[in-house]
Amino acid sequence: MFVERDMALEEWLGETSLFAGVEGVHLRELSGIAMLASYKPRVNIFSLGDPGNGFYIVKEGRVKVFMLSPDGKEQILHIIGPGESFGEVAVFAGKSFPAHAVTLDKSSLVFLPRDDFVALVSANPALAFNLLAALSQRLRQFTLMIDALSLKEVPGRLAAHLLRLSEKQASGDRLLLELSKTQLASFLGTIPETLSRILSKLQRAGFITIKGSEIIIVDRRRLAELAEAGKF
Amino acid sequence: MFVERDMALEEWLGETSLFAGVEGVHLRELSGIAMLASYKPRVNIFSLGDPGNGFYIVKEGRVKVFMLSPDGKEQILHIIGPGESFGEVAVFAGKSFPAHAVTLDKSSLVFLPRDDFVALVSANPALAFNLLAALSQRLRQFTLMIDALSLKEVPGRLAAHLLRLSEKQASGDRLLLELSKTQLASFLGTIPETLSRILSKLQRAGFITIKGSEIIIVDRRRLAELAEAGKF
DNA sequence: CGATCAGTTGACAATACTCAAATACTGTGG
DNA sequence: CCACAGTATTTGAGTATTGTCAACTGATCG
Repeated sequence: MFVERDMALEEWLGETSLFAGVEGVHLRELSGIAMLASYKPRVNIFSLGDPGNGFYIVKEGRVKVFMLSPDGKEQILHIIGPGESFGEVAVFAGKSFPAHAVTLDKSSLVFLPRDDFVALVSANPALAFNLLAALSQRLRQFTLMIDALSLKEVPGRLAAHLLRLSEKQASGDRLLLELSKTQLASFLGTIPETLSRILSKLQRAGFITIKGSEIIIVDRRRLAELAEAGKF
Repeated sequence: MFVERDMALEEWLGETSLFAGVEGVHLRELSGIAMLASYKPRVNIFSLGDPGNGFYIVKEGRVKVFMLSPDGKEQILHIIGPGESFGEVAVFAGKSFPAHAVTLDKSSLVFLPRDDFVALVSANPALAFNLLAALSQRLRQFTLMIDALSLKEVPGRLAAHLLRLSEKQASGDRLLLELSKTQLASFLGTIPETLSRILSKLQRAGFITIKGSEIIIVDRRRLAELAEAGKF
């Protein structure tokens, strides 16, 4: 977890969704308070209840944010990729972290300490607006996620997820599950056995073709119907 | 839907969670752009996809915010009570409303038009901080909600809900379901039949006593265990 | 090359949903 | 204030989906 300071950081921050459109001066200030650190895969960043002394932006790698039920089962809330941030909630709500976070890959993360950051934002309404928009966006995603989770049946949730992935990756009908199937099961709020069965069922029914971690959408229209109706 | 202007509004806004701690001058400005309107019960406020030209604060009554699945089943996202706001996400994300909203009771709502409001906030970073904290708080609640929904079994979700209600109402072991049982079922992501059966099961098992819409918690410890473990 | 872990498959149990029908409530018009 | 219509709630019977437990395969990594 080696900490360094980096000149190119300034420029990179400006490409981040949180700080897109922020003026150069303020980017410089931001990079002045930022701390860059490297992490190995599967390393804990923070746990539920830890004091929120600042928040993070992913520079490289991926971070998993999740809740843990008492019997150890996890529900994944987000997978955070490069340019995305996590942990801001604790900073603004003035409370502790509401979830757990660990790296999935070898990663480098930018840390922004709470007090310094709050001081910066107080002086810059434009910065505040970026943040408001980003939080609103996230809230909107959660709305969709709650909606998806209440599609009670797993096939519907899976279909919706595959379509979102396909759109995001924009590589035609070919897509990559970006998680292990076990992790994906957790993300969809189910277990690996069930996911496995449903994937093969969708393949048998001619919706998709499975090649390991790569999926080919064969019948997009029926997949979309499934995602809409929520049941098979 | 009669619109009026109100002097006491200014003072009331300051007691709102969104604007707590805001200085008098700014409260005056806020009340200057605010529009107060009355609604009958079960009236539509906005629907998913409507343009977000502003947002609302509940002055009296309650508003239900929900998603609708294609076959007409609803998943309640929030019940908004006096002093709470809804619809801000559309304002800051610069997009349309991500859900539906209807009044549950006879209600009066304060409407804050987007453009005027954005202008005010731009001039006042302090105002922005209140908003950031409020949105963060909401995000935190959604985190908990997603966690609760993924406690797949209904008894666990119900137990957790009863305990939250009891805490919120702070009237010892006696609590009021603040929704019809049908609405509560939807909020918990299930159907009335299932809720009914589980309520009587909890009563038979000596966890609670049911008197119509009033519940008495008989064995708080076991109820808490149920909420923790998520299964009966 | 053995150990560990992800993924798959089968048998079974449990939970929750659907459909149907009976009963209790609510509000309204007369 | 009462009767009626329209809801809400409850209960029953059957079905479906998903979770649990267990065993097996295959890949990966020391």
